[in-house]
Amino acid sequence: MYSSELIKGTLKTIILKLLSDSDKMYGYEITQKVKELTGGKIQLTEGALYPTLHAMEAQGILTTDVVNVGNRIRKYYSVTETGKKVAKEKVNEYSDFIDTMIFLLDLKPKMG
Amino acid sequence: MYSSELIKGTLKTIILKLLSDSDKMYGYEITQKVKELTGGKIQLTEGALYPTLHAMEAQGILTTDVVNVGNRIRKYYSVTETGKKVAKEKVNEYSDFIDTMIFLLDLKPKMG
DNA sequence: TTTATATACATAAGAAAATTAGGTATATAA
DNA sequence: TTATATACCTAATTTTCTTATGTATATAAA
Repeated sequence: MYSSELIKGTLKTIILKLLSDSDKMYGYEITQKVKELTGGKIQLTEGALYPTLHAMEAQGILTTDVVNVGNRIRKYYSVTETGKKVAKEKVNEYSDFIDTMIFLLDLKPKMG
Repeated sequence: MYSSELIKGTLKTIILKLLSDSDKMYGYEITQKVKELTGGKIQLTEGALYPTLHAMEAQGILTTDVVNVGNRIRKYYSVTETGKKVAKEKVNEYSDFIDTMIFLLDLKPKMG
């Protein structure tokens, strides 16, 4: 787990990246996917995630599709056409930002 | 200039890296150095910088040396022994975090 | 069987960290 | 003399997050 301040400002970008790569995902699924992909190093909190998803829906970046699974609700989110542009912009901007930080902090990123 | 949310949480790490590499720097000098090194892409605001420097001094991470330059004050900051450890930890943690984000967002960092 | 854990949503109070705006003051270039 | 640069600072507000709490079902363990 990283100190909480590091993760600040990355939530929207992470959401948009995951939702851009999959057709649709629901909130809880996003938290589990991020936890899995990062080996538990990034764990999104629901208190941050849900309000952000609601805000992004209100902004027209995401749309929702509520489904009943047994007796429980599941709220699927997917990226709108507008959202796809925003997603590309956000990821590109973050990529550029990382390059800048690598240079500024003189880091050696390991290649995949 | 990056959208303001991206820079959140990186301020202390940037300060500690710059001060670790130079003997001492004053606040305004830090803002100019970051601006120069990032081609204007990151511009620290004084409202964020000065309170952070004060807090880091109060925590024993930094020490100050006030100097008169003409009729103006200049407050030099330098990293304490404790601060050097914190600096290494912060930079290493951020480096690890960047690797995680590169994987999560499937980015291709350009090598220097 | 009842208790803990996982799934799945949500909001609200408070803290943390920044922005924006304002203040003081000197030096210098237009 | 006016704008810009240097150089410090704080305060109000905003943004973004954490922590806590709430509702409710499903399932595995004790």
